[in-house]
Amino acid sequence: MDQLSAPRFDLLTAPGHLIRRAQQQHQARWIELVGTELTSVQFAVLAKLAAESGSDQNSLAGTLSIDTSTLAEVCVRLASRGLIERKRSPDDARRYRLSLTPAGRSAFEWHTPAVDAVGEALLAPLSARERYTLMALLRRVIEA
Amino acid sequence: MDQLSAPRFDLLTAPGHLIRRAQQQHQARWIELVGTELTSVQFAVLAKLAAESGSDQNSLAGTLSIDTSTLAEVCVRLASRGLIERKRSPDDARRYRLSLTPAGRSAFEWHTPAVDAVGEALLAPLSARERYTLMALLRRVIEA
DNA sequence: ACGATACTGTCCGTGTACGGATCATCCGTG
DNA sequence: CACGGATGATCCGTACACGGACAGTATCGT
Repeated sequence: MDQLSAPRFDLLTAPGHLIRRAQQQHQARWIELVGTELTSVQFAVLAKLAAESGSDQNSLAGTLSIDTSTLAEVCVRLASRGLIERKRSPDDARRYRLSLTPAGRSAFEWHTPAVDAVGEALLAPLSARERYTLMALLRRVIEA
Repeated sequence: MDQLSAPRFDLLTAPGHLIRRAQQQHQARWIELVGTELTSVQFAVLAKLAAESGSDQNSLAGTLSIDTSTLAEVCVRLASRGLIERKRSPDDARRYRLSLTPAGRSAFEWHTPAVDAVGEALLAPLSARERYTLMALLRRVIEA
């Protein structure tokens, strides 16, 4: 008889678990430094529209890697709070042209320093070199 | 005039975004290799109960780093599918004692190889040394 | 001009995630 | 014993996440 029959599973070696935990850390820092007025996903939408106005939901979902269903909900919430505007494109009646309202732009600009601070705080335990390494490794995992 | 007035935000340097993307990758691999019968969170619960039967929801939530509200829902689903059993503890009528049913144990054992394969697939772009580095860095970020 | 095809956004169902309020139960102290 | 505080679990509201089905619109080939 041996004891190999019962599979074991160690969470500390499971990449999925570590990634989930890291996201929890990130969210905790976000709440602490940015607050609950904007979520990180909502901020990402505002940031993208600040850089490039007039995208439609599909291409925005693509560049932000957010599911189109999910992005639709996010956009509805942002629009209902007056942070973005959704107008049907004159060229293509299926598309929405998304743009920041002035309130949306100022929300984006106002929160940007705190968002940068979230990244700082999250990576605070690491040296500059280690931070770079972590980001580079994550990027390689993602692009597979 | 200068152009510093408009804040920019680069998603590729935002840790939160990279972590979110990594989790998406993980989930995609999970669906591909494990399927939709069990989610990664559900598997984690089964794995923990396989190693240590009789925990209550609170301590389980602690060791798995899952919110107690969330874990309650997960446990209800697992129980309704007959994979775990929830009995009130005789010592303390507030507690549930959680344990695997035979179906739960075999589900755990059956899926374990695929779950290992998910970790493999996710880290496939990295060398063994890089994998170790990534996990170690993530662990340090989490434990802060 | 018209039909097959592709595309945009919505809706539905399920699951994870978390804070806050609530209820029942337990426990330590007076 | 009684009471106040701690604890286990639930419930509610909100938000992200994703697949599949759907309706409306555009486009391309014939």
